[in-house]
Amino acid sequence: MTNDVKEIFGSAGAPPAPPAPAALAAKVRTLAPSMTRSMQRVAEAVADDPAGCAALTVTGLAELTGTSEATVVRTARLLGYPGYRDLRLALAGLAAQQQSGRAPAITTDIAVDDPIADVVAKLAYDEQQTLADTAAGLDTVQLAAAVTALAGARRTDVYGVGASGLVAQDLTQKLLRIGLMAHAHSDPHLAVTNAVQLRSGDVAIAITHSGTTGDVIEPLRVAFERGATTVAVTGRPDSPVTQYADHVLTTSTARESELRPAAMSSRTGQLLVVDCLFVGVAQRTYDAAAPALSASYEALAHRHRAVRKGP
Amino acid sequence: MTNDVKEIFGSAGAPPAPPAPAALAAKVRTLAPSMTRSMQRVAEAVADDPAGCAALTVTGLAELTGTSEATVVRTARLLGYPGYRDLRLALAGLAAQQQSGRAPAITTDIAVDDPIADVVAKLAYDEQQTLADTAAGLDTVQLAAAVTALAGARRTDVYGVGASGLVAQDLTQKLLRIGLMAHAHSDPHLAVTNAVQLRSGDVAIAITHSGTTGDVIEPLRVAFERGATTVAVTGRPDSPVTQYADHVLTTSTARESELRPAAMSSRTGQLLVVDCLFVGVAQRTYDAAAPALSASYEALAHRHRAVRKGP
DNA sequence: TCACGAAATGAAAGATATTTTCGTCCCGGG
DNA sequence: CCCGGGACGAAAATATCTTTCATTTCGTGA
Repeated sequence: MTNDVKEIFGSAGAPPAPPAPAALAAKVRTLAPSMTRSMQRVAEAVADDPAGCAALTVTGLAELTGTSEATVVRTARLLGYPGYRDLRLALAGLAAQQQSGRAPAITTDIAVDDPIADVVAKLAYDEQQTLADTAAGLDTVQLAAAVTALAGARRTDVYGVGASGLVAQDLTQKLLRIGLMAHAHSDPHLAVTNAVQLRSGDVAIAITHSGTTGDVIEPLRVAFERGATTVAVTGRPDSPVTQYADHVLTTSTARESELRPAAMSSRTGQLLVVDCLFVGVAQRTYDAAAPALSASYEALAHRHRAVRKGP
Repeated sequence: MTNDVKEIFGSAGAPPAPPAPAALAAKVRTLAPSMTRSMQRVAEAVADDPAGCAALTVTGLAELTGTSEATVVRTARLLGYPGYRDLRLALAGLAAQQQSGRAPAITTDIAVDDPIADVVAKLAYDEQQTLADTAAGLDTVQLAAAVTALAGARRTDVYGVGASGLVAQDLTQKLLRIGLMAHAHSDPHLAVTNAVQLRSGDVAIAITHSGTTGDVIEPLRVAFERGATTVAVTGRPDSPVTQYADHVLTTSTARESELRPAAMSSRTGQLLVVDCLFVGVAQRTYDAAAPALSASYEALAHRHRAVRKGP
């Protein structure tokens, strides 16, 4: 038996029976009857806990099952592998698959007593979801229009308070780096005061997740009435802010809860929109943007120390 | 089981590097810059074709990459494994995951003439990737330690300049909302001036993707020497900033290019880490944090108009 | 440009792990 | 009671991995 299998493998190269990828448990069941007692013990241990066995050497597994190295190797052969080394590799693969298969089950909310590893997984999953949703729901026509307006703007004002204020600043930083005149306002009074200066050809962008933040709506309204092109980045396309927006860019809203306030997931979507705006504008104004980007990079170089390579 | 091993590693006082399950590609990217040429060749081969490399012995991989066995082992060590044997095992696992996961790699870069819809898709995909990599590569032991320090801190200072400055502010905003004393510094002089005030029991957090930003390292160093608990959030775990960090939280680095500067992808990972810190602290101090969160929400209510439902 | 020292690298020795060999032991039948 | 056949494990043989150390390479400063 064993010899036959071996010879087939040897002569034909290996194509006839590629070693089991994930069907190992089945194989164990199938072959168990034709195994000797000690080999059954080994096979059982392997099928029972692939991950654990993958961490063991031949000697380790032999001891665990109360058998000898030779028996372990024989079992590996019977299961269709050239030797224990390869069985072990397959085992590691199997373990990884099982591991990853369980992953998507983390759709539950974050609880107060969740271990930190779960918190990381859940937050990452949620933010990924937010990105996917936002990307899927983004109106590319509106986006393109906003990009066009930005690329040709004499001046751009961005309004945002609280968490959205940081997004506004992020957009501003980026636009400045490619040579556009942009300014972020988080002070509502100054925002309005400045909005009065805007006129046709300028751009005003309001960032608010709820779409109801008065401190942000007000300057946008002023800009709108002054004839500037206005853009709203909001999670609520039917909210008040859109009244004064020529272009509305919608961000997705993930579930929120006590431990996961709005600021967290909305910010992720907003930043994606901001990045899209930036890249879009950089594309349109590439000839000017590319050198500007390099220049700003080099200007900062001396602020960084050389990285030490060694330990 | 892999988890068991990992946890044992973590709790047993082997903090440096718990083996990576699937975060290998991320780890390669993170560590590649600090590798020597030959080691980079090995790492690249490994990241490029996990399945193929898993089938090779040390000697085989050495020949394939035109290096020596010693170099291969060194690379395995750098990636966080005890030796090549274990790297190989992880590789087999990774290969199995990829196989089952059918990873649809839209690895193309953003081009100047990409239509806007492609830009959105690529950016979203990239940021999702960054999130996944960062989550996978985050050392939960370090994270838990940082959370503990934050939860019990008398005062917390956060340093960050440029794009990281916004992340620092984001963290600060969040911590303030649950009643912690936190302050973000983007002015290097003031940061150092304030760092001098720190003492044991306080926490200082430096956020820098490159890990080489002097303006951020300096205040962290001062805080470190004053006896404060120091945390570094960086994409380069071997960079200078980690010299003065009690706890290092590593963010993943996605590919970057002309139209996609470092600030964009690094920020995504940094924000995930910040969110994890926040939720972790909120969990620990739940009794105080929950009412504080509600209170801050209600205090803002009058700043929002009612949402109009109709057209 | 050259010399110097530190880091990188590979050849080979040394240590482990795996595979093979071979003899013992156990079991059922004559 | 003795014998044949296979299961089984100890230990030798081999393959693989790890460490050591001398050599080479590279960057640095004079």
